[in-house]
Amino acid sequence: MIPLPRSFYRRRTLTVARELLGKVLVRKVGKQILAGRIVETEAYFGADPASHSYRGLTPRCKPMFEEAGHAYVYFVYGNHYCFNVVTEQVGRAGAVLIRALEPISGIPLMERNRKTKEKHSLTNGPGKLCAALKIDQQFNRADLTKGNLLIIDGAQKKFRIVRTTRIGIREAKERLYRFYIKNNEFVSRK
DNA sequence: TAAGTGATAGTT
DNA sequence: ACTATCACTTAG
Repeated sequence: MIPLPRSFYRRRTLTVARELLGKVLVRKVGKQILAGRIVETEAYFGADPASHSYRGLTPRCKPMFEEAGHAYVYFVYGNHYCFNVVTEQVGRAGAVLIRALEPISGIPLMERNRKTKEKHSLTNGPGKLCAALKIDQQFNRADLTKGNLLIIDGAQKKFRIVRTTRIGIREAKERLYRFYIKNNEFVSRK
C-alpha cells in the first residue's frame, strides 16, 4: 500500500482536486481498514472569498499555509468535521475538501459509526465521511503519506469528470471549483 | 424547508 | 466580552 508522494499534493489546488478523484482514502483503526474511493472534491485556495484563507492566516486555517500532503480538519455547525488535504507550496494557502467517498472496505464498521445501514448515505457528504471513518480534530495536520490516514492510488482510472460549482457557500458561488465522477451514485449532489 | 449545534473570527 | 457566521445533517 504505497501512499501518494508529497509531490502529488504540492501543485495547484484545482489540479490536485481533479486528480484526487478515483484515489482511495484509507483509515486504519486498530486492525480494521476503512477505505473509500474519492468521488467528489472541492478546491479552496488563496484569496477566494469562500476559503478560510480569504483574510489571511488565522489559527484555524494555518494548516492551509503549511506543507502539502497533510490534513486540514475543522469542526463546523456545532456537529460535523470536514476533511481537507493541503496543497500548494509552503506559504501559499490551499486545500481540497473531500466531499464524498464510494465505500470500499470496512463497511460494517462504517455502518456502526454512522448509525445507519443504508450504504448510499454512509459517505456521501463531507461530514458523513468523517463520521464513517472516524476522522476528527486529532487528524488536523496529520501527514497523509504515512500513519493511520493515507491516500493511495486507485484501481479504476477510466471515468468522466464533471466540473461545477461548490456547495454550501455564500460567496463566490459561481466558481467552478467542484469536481465529481460522472454517474457515480455516491456523489453528495449532482 | 428549517432547526440544531458550538467553535471561530471579527467587532465592541 | 459579544455576536454573526458557518466548506453540514437530519427530521419534518
